[in-house]
Amino acid sequence: MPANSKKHSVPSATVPRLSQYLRKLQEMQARGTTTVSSRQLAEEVGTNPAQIRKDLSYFGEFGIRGVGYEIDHLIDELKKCLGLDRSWNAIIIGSGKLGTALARYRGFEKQGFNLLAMFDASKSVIGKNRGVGPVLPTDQLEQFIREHGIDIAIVTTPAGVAQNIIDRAVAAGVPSVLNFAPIRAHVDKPAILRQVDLSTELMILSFYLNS
Amino acid sequence: MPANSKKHSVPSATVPRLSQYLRKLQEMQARGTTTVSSRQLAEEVGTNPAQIRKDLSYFGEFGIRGVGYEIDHLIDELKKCLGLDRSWNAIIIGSGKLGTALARYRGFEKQGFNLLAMFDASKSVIGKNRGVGPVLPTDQLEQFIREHGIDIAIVTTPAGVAQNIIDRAVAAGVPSVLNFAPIRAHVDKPAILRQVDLSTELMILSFYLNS
DNA sequence: GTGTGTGAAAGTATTCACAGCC
DNA sequence: GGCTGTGAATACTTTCACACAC
Repeated sequence: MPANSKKHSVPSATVPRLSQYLRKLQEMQARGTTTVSSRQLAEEVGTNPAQIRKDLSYFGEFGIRGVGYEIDHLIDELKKCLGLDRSWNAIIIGSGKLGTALARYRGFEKQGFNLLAMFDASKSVIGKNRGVGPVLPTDQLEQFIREHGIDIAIVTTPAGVAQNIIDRAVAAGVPSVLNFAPIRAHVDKPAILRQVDLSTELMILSFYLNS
Repeated sequence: MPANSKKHSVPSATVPRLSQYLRKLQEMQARGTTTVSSRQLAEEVGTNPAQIRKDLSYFGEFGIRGVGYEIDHLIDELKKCLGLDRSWNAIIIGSGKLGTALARYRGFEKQGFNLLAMFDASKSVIGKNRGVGPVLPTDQLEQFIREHGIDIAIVTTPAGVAQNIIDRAVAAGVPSVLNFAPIRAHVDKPAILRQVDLSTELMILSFYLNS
């Protein structure tokens, strides 16, 4: 069976785990390890060996019975599973503290994410270097998206303008949005949205602290 | 049956949804709405009415049959469910761009989270105002935690020192950690850990973009 | 009539346990 | 012997559908 052939039925809970496996494997690779068993990897990431084998089984057979997984090979396969065997074009909209902090994160390029530009509405930061070439004015958002084929818009604007900016980005053809602004945003159907939300995270901690 | 009495068996998937319900209800309250049905709320947050009723049923009976929910009352009950009927003491460790961005977020206090201090290892920022009173040196971390009864440590340090800082905070008695540093951290058993991870979020988007 | 609260059913996800291969 | 890959079993979550209260 060809690897990567069953993507239609991958449980959504599997996807974030794959990224953890990948990260841990890259760490092990950097330490010079060449082989790993599902048991060892499970211990490292804090899960059950069967979980790892099941997760991988949705994509193919990557191990050797009686031996385990060859790390270099498994990393390659996981990258294919996650769509990291190609590169993706991203922009950050909102060049405040948060946007700048994200732009400075070294690890974008390492996994094949090209941060092409930052956008900001405030005249005073236009043209300034915030870690990824000059900051562009928001008026140029649609044109830039269309000209560069942007895959991911990372939104770090103030709450008040976030939904409007997201609508504009999606209308201009951006197929996925990662929203850090403190609102519950929504996008129309074919687009993909993920939210990172400090307030929700704090409330979850509060719940479990209170139990 | 007393509200809030069944917390032992609340599905973990329910907890983040409660925080969304609460946010949406607060929005509606601000708009002057006084009553809402599970159907209306479900439409607003993009879920199923039965889901909302089931989620609430883990905590008690908050609605009126044939009518719906009285918004003021439901907000109060949800706050109790989430442990937001009291206040929590938080600190931010790491006063870089990200830490400062989080500190400036107005919405901490609004939900009962008191941000008591920021910590940083770098001498150059000690004492500077980053939005929450002066930044303190990391040497004072343990003493401050013990003296002020810190409930939540928000970690925005560089990757290299994050695990060590988390270990120190937990050892000093912090029962919960929200980690923004780009590593997969771990904490010893009774402590609670949540991770916010740009790299994982990007990989999840990559996976679905690729499908 | 309307809409909640909740058992029961359907749908997902995780874990077990073992056949099969190294 | 050791470890993978996977059907079967278990556990968990969501959705349905209806008795009951307003």
